[in-house]
Amino acid sequence: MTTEQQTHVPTQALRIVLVDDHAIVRHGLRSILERESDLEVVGEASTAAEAAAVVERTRPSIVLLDLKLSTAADTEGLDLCARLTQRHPDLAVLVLTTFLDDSLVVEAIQHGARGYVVKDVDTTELLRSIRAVARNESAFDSHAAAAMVRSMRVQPLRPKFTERELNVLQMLAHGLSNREIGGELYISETTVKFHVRNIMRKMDASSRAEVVYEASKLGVI
Amino acid sequence: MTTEQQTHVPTQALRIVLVDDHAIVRHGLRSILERESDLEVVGEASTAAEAAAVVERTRPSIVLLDLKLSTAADTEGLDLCARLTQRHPDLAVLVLTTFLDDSLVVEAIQHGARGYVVKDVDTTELLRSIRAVARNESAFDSHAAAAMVRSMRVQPLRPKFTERELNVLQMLAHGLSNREIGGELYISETTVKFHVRNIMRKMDASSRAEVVYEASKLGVI
DNA sequence: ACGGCACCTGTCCGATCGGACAGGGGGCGC
DNA sequence: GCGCCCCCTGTCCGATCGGACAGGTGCCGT
Repeated sequence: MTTEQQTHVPTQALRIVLVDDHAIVRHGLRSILERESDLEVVGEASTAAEAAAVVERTRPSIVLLDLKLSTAADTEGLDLCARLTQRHPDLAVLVLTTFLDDSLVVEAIQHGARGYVVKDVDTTELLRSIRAVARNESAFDSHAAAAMVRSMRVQPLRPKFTERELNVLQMLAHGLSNREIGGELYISETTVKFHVRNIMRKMDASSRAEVVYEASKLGVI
Repeated sequence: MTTEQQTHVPTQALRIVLVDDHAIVRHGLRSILERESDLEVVGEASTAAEAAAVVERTRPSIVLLDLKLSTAADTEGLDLCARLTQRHPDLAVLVLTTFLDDSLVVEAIQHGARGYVVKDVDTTELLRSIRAVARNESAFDSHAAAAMVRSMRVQPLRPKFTERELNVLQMLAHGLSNREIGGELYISETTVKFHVRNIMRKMDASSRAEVVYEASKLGVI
């Protein structure tokens, strides 16, 4: 909104560290940011460990963080985010990631991120977001904001299953019949039906096929 | 293997067009490529339509293509790939995408791509791949190559469905019953069963739940 | 000791599904 | 025209599923 109010050069350039496992992306970001007189890229990192070290050394005011470090889980990026913001409460972490994942937006915030933008925002929007988080504000692009709203509302997400139900759900999701599941778990077909009915009730589904569909949405498969 | 044999400067710089919906990525690529004396970025595009026009105008020898254009399906990028390679048989399309999707590797090749690398390869590997496809060779990073091997073996991958079967498969995958599907498509329940049986036969599945499972693996959902 | 919970089992029944018949219609290539 | 394929429809039947009964066991916390 008031992006143009700071026409004066700030006391000092904003010191930025880039964390992304893609060298290409780091290059692109650097070339964009270094055109701005009030921004300065003081470090890069491609892994969580490296990032922690670089931040420790360069003491930036902003970290641009891609949560999808390595091919592994998002946990690594989220953990890094939490560690950085705990050790440096003034540090502004702006998550800059490729795809929009509703649950990831929420988790990022819970882990201390101050903003979340996807990489296909245009350049000016990115710069605006950077300056916003530097001012202790928050920054979300429209998609991420929408994801937040979605995540806020609905949630009885993943309605708590018992141990046994999770077993059954797994096999159910793989297309096994009640009889087959019973064979695998050494329980009677009747018992399987008992669990399946409870799963369907909790998922508000009305057929095993729908259960498989919901399971695939929830990433159970 | 023989990457160093062309120490002489080629007759002319390789003309390259970048196609990626992320401005950041285009920037990064451009800054990397323009450091090389034998490479020249002659155009950029962020959409399929734009890409077709830019290629028509600039006549590059290489297109670096991100298949995931927009948030939509991969179809757009694949279609573009097919169109480009059909109209310009000498054009080398190198797919440069973020994530590795086994089936996408195969489809990219079937749609005329000459190489497939994921964005987290290092810079030298990317340059090597670009020069390889320019020489009419192929280029796959190790992950993509592994994906190809995987895809080669087992596969009667995605066994060719008819139009109608794809409709039914969609709804099947969302957990609808035969009756409901019939209602949606304005056909009788019997006909739905006819299609469902054909789908199950083609997928080698023995229940609709298994179909949903397979569909989720194939990314139909 | 008692209630609560997760887990297990059975019977009975109507609805749905999976599969095998046996057809008819339209489009397309040879 | 003829064959081929896709699409549509019906009937009949056994298997499975979805759901409603009515139970029994063992663990845990109060």
